Amino acid sequence: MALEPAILNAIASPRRQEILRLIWREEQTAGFIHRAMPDVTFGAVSLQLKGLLDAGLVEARAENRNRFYRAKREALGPMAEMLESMWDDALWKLKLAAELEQSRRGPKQQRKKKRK
Amino acid sequence: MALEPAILNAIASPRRQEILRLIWREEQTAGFIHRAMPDVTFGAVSLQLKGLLDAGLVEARAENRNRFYRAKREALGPMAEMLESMWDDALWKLKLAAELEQSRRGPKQQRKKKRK
DNA sequence: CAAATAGTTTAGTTATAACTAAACTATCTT
DNA sequence: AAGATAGTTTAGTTATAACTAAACTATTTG
Repeated sequence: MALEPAILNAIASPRRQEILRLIWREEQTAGFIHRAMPDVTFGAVSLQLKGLLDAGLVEARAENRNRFYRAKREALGPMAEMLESMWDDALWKLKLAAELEQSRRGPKQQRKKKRK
Repeated sequence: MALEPAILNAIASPRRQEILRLIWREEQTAGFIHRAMPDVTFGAVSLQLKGLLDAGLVEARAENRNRFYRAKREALGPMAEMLESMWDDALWKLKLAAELEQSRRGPKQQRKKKRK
């Protein structure tokens, strides 16, 4: 189980990271994944999914017209933990940013009045 | 110690991986690194070193006209082990290839005589 | 079976990363 | 100080990755 360079490359892309995050703990359809990233076309998402599939990082299952994808966490070895910690950290950053935003509005520290 | 996405990106590049490998356990000069990759210019190497430096993955030290670089293994967290295992695996592959090559020449297993 | 839905694939475009050539900085040698 | 050595930086080029638009496959629904 050799941890190919291809894997590193595959998870270095923010787009593919986002996809992996979406299908990390539960399978999702290609359409769901696409709707979660409205800034790109369905085709673009499909191509990235194919990339992840080729790298062996996701599994696909067809059901009716849908294709369900899910992350193969076990294939990522130590990378799995790393990605999770990255996502956790992103959350933390977001929260921090929100708090900063809050304190900017609220009266926590009086701002010097603008003098004309 | 947040394991930024930038780190992933930095070590996904084969060129930068090769550089890290060269300065993994001992510092080396920029020139040494360049001579080890004769297919690119010194400038290209210097730019990659700068990239690694900006990502915080290497340290630099100036001495006279030389600049010594070394990998900051501790900054890579779990990635460090991963890279090492990748390199080990590459070695293993190389050795295997060499053995195969050897057995193709040597008399390990008698080849059927070519009949004219 | 025609139209709709879900997705993939292809061919061409655009954005990004890597690289080159050459100018540049700094240190050392003569 | 002139030349050589070690390296960096800049501006422009080239290679690669990501994306789009549109054609395509397959399944479902009326």
